[in-house]
Amino acid sequence: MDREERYRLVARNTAEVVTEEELDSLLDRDPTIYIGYAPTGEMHIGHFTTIRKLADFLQAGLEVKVLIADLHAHLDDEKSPFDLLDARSAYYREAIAGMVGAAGAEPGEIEFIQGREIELSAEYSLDLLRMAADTTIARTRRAGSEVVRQSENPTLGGLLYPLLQSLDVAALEADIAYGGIDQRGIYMLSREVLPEHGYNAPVCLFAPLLSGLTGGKMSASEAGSGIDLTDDSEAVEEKIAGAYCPQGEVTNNGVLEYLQYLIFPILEERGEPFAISRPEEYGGDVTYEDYAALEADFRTEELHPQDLKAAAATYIDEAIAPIRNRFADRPDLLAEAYPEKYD
RNA sequence: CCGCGCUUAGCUCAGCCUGGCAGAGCAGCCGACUGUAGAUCGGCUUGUCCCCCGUUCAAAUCGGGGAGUGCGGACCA
Repeated sequence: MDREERYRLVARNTAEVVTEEELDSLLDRDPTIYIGYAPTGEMHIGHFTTIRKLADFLQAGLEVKVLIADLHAHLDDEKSPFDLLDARSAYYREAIAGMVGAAGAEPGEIEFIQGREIELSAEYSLDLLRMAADTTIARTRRAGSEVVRQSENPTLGGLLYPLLQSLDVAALEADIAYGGIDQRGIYMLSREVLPEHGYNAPVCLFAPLLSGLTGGKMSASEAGSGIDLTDDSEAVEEKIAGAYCPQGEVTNNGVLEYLQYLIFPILEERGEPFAISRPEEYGGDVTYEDYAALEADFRTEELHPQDLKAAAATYIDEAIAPIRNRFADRPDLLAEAYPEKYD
C-alpha cells in the first residue's frame, strides 16, 4: 500500500488531525496509535464509529493499542464504583473486540492494556506528581472540561484525570493519540506538557462526535438519543423512526452520520452497496455505491427521510447484531458490570 | 471537634416562617398536522417530600433523634 493511501485511510472520516504534517512524517515507519476508553456506562453506536476506524489503522499498517482506562472511570466523579471496575473492564474488552470484528478487522491484532498495568509504576507516579506541581488548576480544568463531569465542587480526581491521560500516551509509547473530538482539550494539554517532562508530544487524531437522534448532541443519559449495542431490532427501528431528520438537511442529522461514519465504511470493506427499497410512487428502489452519492440525493430531496430511515434501520441493526449476539452468549458480562440494571 | 446550609417529579427548583387535597418550568408520553422526525397546536403522566420517633383532628411544613452532602471555624504536634 502506498503512503498516500495509508494517509488517506488513517485520516479519513476524522474531525481533525493535529498536525497533518506530523502525521505524514510518522508514516515513514509504522507508528503506534492508541485510544483509551474509561469503562463507565454501556457502550453505544457512538463508540462503534470511533472503533470502526481501528480497522482503517490496522489496514494502514499501524500498531493499535486500546487502553481500558479503569482508574479514569473511577477518578471521574466515581462514574464507576471502584468494585465494578474489573467487571466493566471485561465488558468493554468484549464489546470492543466485537466491534472491531464487526468492522471486518481481526480483534487479535489489537493490543489491550489495562490502565492499572501502567499507571501505578513508581516512574509514572513520580511523573504525575511532578506534572501536578507545574500545572495550574485552571489549566487542567480547561483541558478536561469536555470530558470530565463538571460539578460545583469538583474532586481532585477529575483534576488529575487529564494529567494521567497525558502520561498514558508516554507510558504506552504511542505516537498518535486517537479519540473523539471531545478529547481535544486533554491532548492539547498533553502536547504542551509532555515535552516539558522529557516525552514526545503526540500527534492527535480526532473522530467527530455524532449528532443525537433526537437533535443536538448525542447524550448517553438520554434514552433514544443514540442506539445501544444491546438494542434489539425493534428498538433500532423505533429509534431510527423517531429520529430528527429534516428533509434535505444534512447537518445535525444523526441518521446520515451513522451511515457516513459506520455503515458505508463497513459496506465498502465488504464491497457491497447501500440498497433502499422504495415504493414506485416515490421513485422505486435505489442503491448507492458511496455515501457522497446518497447525501447528494438527500440534499436535493430526491431521497425522502422516511425511505432513508427504513433502510438505515435495517443496515444499522445488521451492523450491531454481531455484538448483540456476543452478549446474548455471555449475559454474565453485562450482569456483573451493571448489576443494578440487569438484576 | 464545633457551627451553619442543603436534601421535594427524570432535571432545576418553589412550597416550610403562619400545619389543611404536593406544585411550577423543563424533560417525557399520547394525539392532530406533515409521506419521517422536528417545529407548532391539543391533551396526559410522573413522587419513599432523605429516614425514624413524637405533637396534632390533620405534618413536606412544628419538636426530637439520625443519615447523606456541602461550606465555614477551630486544631495544626
